[in-house]
Amino acid sequence: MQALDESALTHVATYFRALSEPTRLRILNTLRDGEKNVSQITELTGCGQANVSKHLALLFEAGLVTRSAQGTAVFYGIADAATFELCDIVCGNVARIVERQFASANALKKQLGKIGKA
Amino acid sequence: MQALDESALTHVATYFRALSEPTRLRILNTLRDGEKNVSQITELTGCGQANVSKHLALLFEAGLVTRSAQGTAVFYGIADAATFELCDIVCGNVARIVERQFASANALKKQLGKIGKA
DNA sequence: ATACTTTATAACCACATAGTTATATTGTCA
DNA sequence: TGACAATATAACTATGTGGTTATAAAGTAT
Repeated sequence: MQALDESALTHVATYFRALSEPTRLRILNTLRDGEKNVSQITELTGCGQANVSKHLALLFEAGLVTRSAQGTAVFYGIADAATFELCDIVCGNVARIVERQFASANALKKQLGKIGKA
Repeated sequence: MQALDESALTHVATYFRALSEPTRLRILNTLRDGEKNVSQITELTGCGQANVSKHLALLFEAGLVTRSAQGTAVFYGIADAATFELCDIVCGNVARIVERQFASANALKKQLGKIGKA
């Protein structure tokens, strides 16, 4: 992110946006072990078919998944292995954040406890 | 992202969401070379002060920035160096995606050219 | 051709959110 | 204390979007 011009900035934001929905993360998760068609993804996620199609269209637009038709079925797959590498880093970051927030919540609790006794 | 339970999933989504706005990326970018207060960030980004405060509040909630008051000023800083590591990876991914989309756009153009001649 | 399957899309609703304006809050200094 | 500076927040508007339902489009099989 060194000296990002406006165009690159919106591209990066769009990329992050694609990953900012639980449902889309669930969908991507189902593709970890290979391509799947819409029916399979719908089945695995438990979401509505129309909803899944919309999310897949967005992920495809953002360049995160590949698309290939076979008969009436359409198979989607992870476009870039780096996607999961990214998610793993985020998991690490999130873990640290949650830990930090947990610690400060405890500190606050301790403070409130003192006040309560005073 | 291996076997993410629902709670972790929403946390990860929230983290990505925080990075999914160009304005917030601009704000984070101004913090690359150290902490800054709201006035400085407002000045550097050219955004309205209220808007900057709102975005900073969101980034703080998400655990991406630190906050420390000094007098009436409030200084914000990057909470985790991994944030930029992440952005750099995304920049790489985005570059590949744009390149791929550029290539397929060219291929399409070529096809259309052929049809045009036919 | 007809019925069926699979996927995409349009229409809609409810809700979230980016940005602005005005104002409240808090600390500093004369 | 009173004026001033820095930040946060409430109110509001406009826009985007997640989810659903219904339907269109395209391929397959009888």
